[in-house]
Amino acid sequence: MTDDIVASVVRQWQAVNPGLDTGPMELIGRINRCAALLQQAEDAPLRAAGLNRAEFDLLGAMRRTDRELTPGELARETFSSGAAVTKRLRALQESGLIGRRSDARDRRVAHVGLTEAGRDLVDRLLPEQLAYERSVLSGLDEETRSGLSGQLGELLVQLEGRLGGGRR
Amino acid sequence: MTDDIVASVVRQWQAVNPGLDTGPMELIGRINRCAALLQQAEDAPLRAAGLNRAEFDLLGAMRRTDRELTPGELARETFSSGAAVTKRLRALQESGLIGRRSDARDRRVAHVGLTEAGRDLVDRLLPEQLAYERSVLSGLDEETRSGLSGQLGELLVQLEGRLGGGRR
DNA sequence: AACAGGTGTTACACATGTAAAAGATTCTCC
DNA sequence: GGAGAATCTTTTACATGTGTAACACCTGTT
Repeated sequence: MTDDIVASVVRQWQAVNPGLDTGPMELIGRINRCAALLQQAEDAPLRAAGLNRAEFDLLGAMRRTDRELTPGELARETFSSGAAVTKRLRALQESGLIGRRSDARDRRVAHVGLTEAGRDLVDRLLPEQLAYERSVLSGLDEETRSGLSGQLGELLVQLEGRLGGGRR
Repeated sequence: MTDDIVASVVRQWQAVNPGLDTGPMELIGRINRCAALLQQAEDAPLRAAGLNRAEFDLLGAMRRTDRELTPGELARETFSSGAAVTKRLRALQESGLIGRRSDARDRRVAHVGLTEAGRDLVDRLLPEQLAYERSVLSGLDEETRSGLSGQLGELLVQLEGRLGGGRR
């Protein structure tokens, strides 16, 4: 059984500062490091389609809600700033993946929706992406995977409550 | 028991695309979302000291290895690019937290080390930071925390092997 | 009619990574 | 032994993506 990076960092701290309670570091450090490694790896099929993860998240939000969304809703849905959404929407529109329509009643708001090409792209890409992710996670047995999912869900509920990551 | 965000996203996908195997999404999505929420929150004590997480990681690497490091070693240690390290080192040097010394034998390399002020800052900040992180995680019972740490360690070993996150 | 508030976009600052550059060392082959 | 090539370490230049804050525009209210 070999050590992971966080374990060896923790050992270094213990050597230099014995008695330090490194518990939080072991959990948070591992979450951050896993996220960094996954993000570096997981975008391979997306990149092949000329998208990055943030753009795909936008397309995915439109596909899974199955209706037109406003830029503001998309920002909340993807946890990013309005400005970032504006910029990404422009790129996606230039690629012909989304279209926009302005609201008849309230001319401040815009409604953004997938074009047929955008919808087809998501439907083609998502299974590829999931298959790729499955292969990245294949080193873990099913029990560990579902255990992790469940416990991370628990943590996520706590964090959402505590840190106001609220939705809507 | 309430749902987390990922669970509700998965439910949306299932409604629109029944039979999709969303397993990888449930795990990776939660890891990413936890990391995002934690990073947003976890830097509070650091910010009070005028540092960001990346700069603190640099200082921490020097403190825990307890010796002078070269910029290249620091880049590998903190998993960031050499250019980013150069820029951060300049800022930290201007703050008087680190000092540099050029190698006697090989004039290409520089040796960077903590000043007394830098060392004191880390020793003061790290316990604060860990206490803060402990409070952020306090919603989880000890069993869940250690379970998560262990399983994430397992995942991390897999990812490091698979994705070449090798060290040294 | 003025105003308070909401929505989307633009301007700017900032952090990061990739790639090129600059400086220094080591190797190779004559 | 030495000149040039290859390599290594760090820094600089540039492109990119993001968030904050200011802005323009619109609505509904008083």
